[in-house]
Amino acid sequence: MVDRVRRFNRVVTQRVGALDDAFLDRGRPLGQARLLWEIGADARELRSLRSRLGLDSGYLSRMLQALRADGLVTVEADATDGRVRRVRLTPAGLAERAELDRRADDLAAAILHPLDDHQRERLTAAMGEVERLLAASTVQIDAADPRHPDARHCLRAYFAELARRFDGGFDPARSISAADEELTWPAGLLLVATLHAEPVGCGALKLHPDGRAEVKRMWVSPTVRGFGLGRRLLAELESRAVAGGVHTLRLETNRALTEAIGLYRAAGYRDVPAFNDEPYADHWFEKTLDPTAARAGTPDPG
Amino acid sequence: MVDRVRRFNRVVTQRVGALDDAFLDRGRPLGQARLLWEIGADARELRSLRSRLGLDSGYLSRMLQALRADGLVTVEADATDGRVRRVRLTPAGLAERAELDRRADDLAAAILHPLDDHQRERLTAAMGEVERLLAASTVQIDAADPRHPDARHCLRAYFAELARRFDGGFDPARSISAADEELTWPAGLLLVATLHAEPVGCGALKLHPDGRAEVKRMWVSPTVRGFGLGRRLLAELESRAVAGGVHTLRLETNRALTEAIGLYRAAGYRDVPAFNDEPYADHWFEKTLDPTAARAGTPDPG
DNA sequence: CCCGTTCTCTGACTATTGTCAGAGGATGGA
DNA sequence: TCCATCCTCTGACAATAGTCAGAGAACGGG
Repeated sequence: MVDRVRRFNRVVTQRVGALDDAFLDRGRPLGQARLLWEIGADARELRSLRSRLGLDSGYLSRMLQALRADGLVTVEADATDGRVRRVRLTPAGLAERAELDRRADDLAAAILHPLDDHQRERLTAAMGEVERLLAASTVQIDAADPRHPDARHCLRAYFAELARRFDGGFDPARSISAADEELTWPAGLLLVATLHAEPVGCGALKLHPDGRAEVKRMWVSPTVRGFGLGRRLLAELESRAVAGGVHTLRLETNRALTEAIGLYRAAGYRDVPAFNDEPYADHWFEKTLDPTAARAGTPDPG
Repeated sequence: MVDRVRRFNRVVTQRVGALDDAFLDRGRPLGQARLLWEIGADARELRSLRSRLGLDSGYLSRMLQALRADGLVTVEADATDGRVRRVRLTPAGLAERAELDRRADDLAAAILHPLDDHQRERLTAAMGEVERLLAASTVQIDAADPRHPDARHCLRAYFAELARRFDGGFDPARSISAADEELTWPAGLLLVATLHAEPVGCGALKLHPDGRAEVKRMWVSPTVRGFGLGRRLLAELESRAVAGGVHTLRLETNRALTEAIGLYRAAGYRDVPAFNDEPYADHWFEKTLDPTAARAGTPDPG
């Protein structure tokens, strides 16, 4: 399988690398062309460009100077924070970007052209599959402070989804608590999944002194549904629980969350009688953890 | 579909580009690392490296100097042609290459790791499909002089395959001629298909003054079977024939060449009575060309 | 054995890419 | 109001990447 991946890498980089040549044909350094491309139609903060393209701040500054000298961009201070600067394409810059866009289209069309209809369909279908699964494998899971903006975003989205899906809505105040302190080690744990630095899912543990722990706050963004992220989050929670000395995991859930219920059953959780009085719960689950299943975890996918 | 291809390009380059970083971690410029990698286990001619990596001759020379200074390669003159120089990895160079190899493996493994078994299988299958179809779309078809080495290679392979597959072998001298002059414009035409500058297929036309032409020398290398190359070669021959004023194409073939027979039938050729006395032929085909089907051809796939 | 060609190497460049330290304005909280 | 921090820009570099012309050895056909 590794060989398959590596052969794929070789073939694809070669073919896709042609895009660089197409960009270079415009007589501009590749770095500048990519920057122009990345700015896009709307004004963009320099710091976001820097992190996206991984550029040194001095380097970016000078490249923008060059683009500005060519009349392709303007740079002005942000309205609300004078330290932040924003870059925007001029009409000439937009035209240039449209030209780069056209070239990228041409390249894609040239790849499809020699193939017949059936081959084109198979190719684009396979590309979609690769793209999707590569994205799935790029999702990173890390422990996070519940007060971190990414964590906050996930928890807000989680509550919003419950409110939308439960009959009669959802009021966090009526539900059993899982406050910030309860999700902070060693009382508990919050995992946040990110894709390209965007939060796309979370899951939490609330540890009890008797060697039991509760799974809480399991949420997966609709943008990554089908990536198997729920399964990964749960597995990661379990291995971290084992590492923390937990022998039994428990959780409760609402009947509206059908895919979650399926996930828990598939992961070996068994239905048990209600072990708490959570008003929003319809199902209670429990799983005895294998203490030898140490934390194989999710290493940095590179 | 074009959008699909472009989104694929974006996702994949990002993920696969990580290989460069892994290579750079060895403290060597990327160009040198790639060169080291490309040399491989056996001695390699400099000119082949140059064309493969698209390098300037001076640039290559200097990079090899640097690698030689590090004790990773040796360069010596070719035994038979003193102008040609060959580079070979030293034991230290082989070790370094093995390390790069290991890093590439790690990267591939890191891509697979976060996925479950089912996802891994789907990913590698889709990668295989993409790789295969991208290769198919990379095959280039051009008119060639029958005396060109690539053309010679194809014709030799064609005869060898006939000799192998026909009951009782094949002797070109007994067959109806299609000499070099007969396959040179305006008497005729030879198309050669290449993949990464390697000849992988051919097809020819022999024009007759009555507006008829014969299809000859249709051959596709086993390495690219299933790429739809036969179909492409035939279509290209047809459009060039139309451009040359031909209204009817004819061809004869042997019953052993079942896939060719299927190709002709699928392309609209109909069985006709024998129109010549080719001793190796079992089937004779004919197709009336649509004079409005001008040469849409195969543009440079980039 | 001559001569045009092929192949590589060297010298002499230029351009791009990238890094680092520090200046200086703007912000937000103590 | 002060100070640490954030963000960007400038200066000063350094290394990599890439180009071009021409020298010089080796070859191959007439």
